[in-house]
Formats: sequence, structure tokens, C-alpha cells
Amino acid sequence: MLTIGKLGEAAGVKVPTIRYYEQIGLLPPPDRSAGNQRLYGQRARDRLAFIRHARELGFPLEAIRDLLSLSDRPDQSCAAADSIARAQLAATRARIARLRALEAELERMIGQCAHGTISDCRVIEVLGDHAQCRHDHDPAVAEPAA
Amino acid sequence: MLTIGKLGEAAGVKVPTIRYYEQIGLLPPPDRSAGNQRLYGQRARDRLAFIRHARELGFPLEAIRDLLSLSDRPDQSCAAADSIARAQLAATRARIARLRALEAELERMIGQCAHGTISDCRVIEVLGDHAQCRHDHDPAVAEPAA
DNA sequence: TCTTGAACCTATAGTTGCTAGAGACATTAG
DNA sequence: CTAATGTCTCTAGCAACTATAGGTTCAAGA
Repeated sequence: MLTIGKLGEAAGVKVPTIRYYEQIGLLPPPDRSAGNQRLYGQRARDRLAFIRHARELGFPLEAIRDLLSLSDRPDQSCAAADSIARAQLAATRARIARLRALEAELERMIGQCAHGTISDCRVIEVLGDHAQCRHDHDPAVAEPAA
Repeated sequence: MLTIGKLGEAAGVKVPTIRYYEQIGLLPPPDRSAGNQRLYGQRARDRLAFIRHARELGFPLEAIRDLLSLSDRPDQSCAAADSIARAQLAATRARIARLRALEAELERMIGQCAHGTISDCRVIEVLGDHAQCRHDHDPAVAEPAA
């Protein structure tokens, strides 16, 4: 049996975060010691590792909740898990494309700066001009918290 | 002149968000109508569009503040602008690198999905086992909200 | 001109995903 | 046995919004 500290160490998650996950129902309430301290087993460790890993990949907690509920019912189709992952992939690619545009502009600015001219900073134009957008601003596709 | 609603529509930003940006000093207080309603011009529109795009790229508001200062003070010393731009470029490249690693792993996860049942779903399995990761994803560099 | 309804105003509280503190109890090493 | 460390609950704070309440202004139609 693991104390909360050992569990956090094993899964790479901070202690208050574990208690937070319990509070919001992502982790089931564990058994307690005689002195009321949480005691975890292997299943909790696996579940927490899963959550951590998914968080690192940018899945929001609600998506993780869905994924966990999927794995609790192993006879169902994989399609739901697949679509959650695909949505995450699409969001990731969209971000990369935008960041490349910004990278190019910052490089250009720094190059000009080397020549002593910063009076024509076009960062705002590059990032601010709606017309230069490659992607539609579909609010439904807007990035959620990660 | 644009009312706050029209401005929000034009820039793709919700009205309360605009007021919030003003409150924290990202947008200057605009002129007001006789009846105390905010009135914005073209510059405010460009600035807001810039903020929105930068937020979509995952820049924290503090970084956006720095980027805006590049265009707010075009005659400031080249050294200051250069260091801000370089810092943002480094941050941008780090984000790109990380997102590409995530992209690769998500692709791999999805590619392995045999469209069977959850019990042999690779997505769930990969998420549960960090050892299957080809890429290290440093939790300290976890993606912030975007 | 009057009226109605949408858009605006301020201020406050709630959201997500944590993180940090306070003050008290439990466990463990020496 | 004692001191140090770990844990407990609870509350408050962070970023970056978002929503609500209760009131005011504006633009357009009758």
C-alpha cells in the first residue's frame, strides 16, 4: 500500500493534485489508515499514471474522464477513444501551423534589429491581420484549456 | 467608430473579454460616447485581433504584453526590442518542438487503433503506460492553456 | 415622439486545473 | 520519547476568462 506521497512520486503527480483529482471524482476515494491517511494500491497508481500521461498530451480533464469511463467498459467500441484522440491531434496541428508563422516573423524582426531598424515592426500585422489567417476562426474549434 | 459589440465581432473576441483586457491594461481605455459607452477605432481593432491570434498560439498574456510593447514603442532601443523578440522566439520554438512531439505520438496512437473494442484499444493502452512513449514529454514544459 | 428591445454599463462570482498556505494530527527514525 | 517529516482539512490564490444581476443607453419601428 502506498501513502499519497509515495503514490505521487510513483506517478509523477504532486500530492495536492491527487487530492484534487479525488475531489473532482477522477480518482475514487481510497481506503484510509487507522489514522485517516489515504492508502493506495496498484490500480490507483495505474489510473493516476494514465491521467498524468493524458494531461501531458494536452487532453482536458473532461476528455480524460471520458477516456477513463471508456476503459471501465472494455467491451465497447474503440471509436470514441479514437475520436477524442483525433480531435486532440487536429488541435495540435493547428497550433503548430500558427506558431510557424509567428516564428518566421520573429526571425525577420530580429534580423532587422541587427541592422538597427525596428521602426517597422510587423508583428501586429502578421498575427493581427485576419486576412492572413490560414484557418477560419471557428469558435467551436477554439483551443480548450490544456 | 465601433461599439464594443461590433469590435468583438470584428476581432472574434467576446465582449466581456474585451473589458477584461482593458481592465488588465492590454487595451487602452477607449473614448466613450455621451452615454458612457465605449467607442473603438481601427487601431484598437488591430490590437485586439493581434491579442486574439497570439492567445490562440498559446502565448500567456504577459508575453503578449511584451510583444505589443515592440510595436507600441517603435523608437525604443534596438537592444530591448531584440531581447524581447529573442525571448519570444525561443519560447515559440520550444512550443513548436513540444507540439511536434505530441503530434507524432498522437499520430502513432491513432495509427495503432485497430477499431476493435476498448479491450485492445491502443489509445487507452498507450496513455496508460508511459514506457510505450517514444518521446519524452517533460511535465515541466506541459502545454498551458491556449 | 414614444416605446420597446437589444446592446451597453459596473460589479461580483463562477470556471478549469491546479498550487500554496494555515493549523492540527499521524507516522517514523533515532 | 521526541523531533522531524508527512499527512489531514480547509481556504484562498493564480491565469484567463465567462456568466450573472441589476441598471442605463441607443436605434428603430408604430
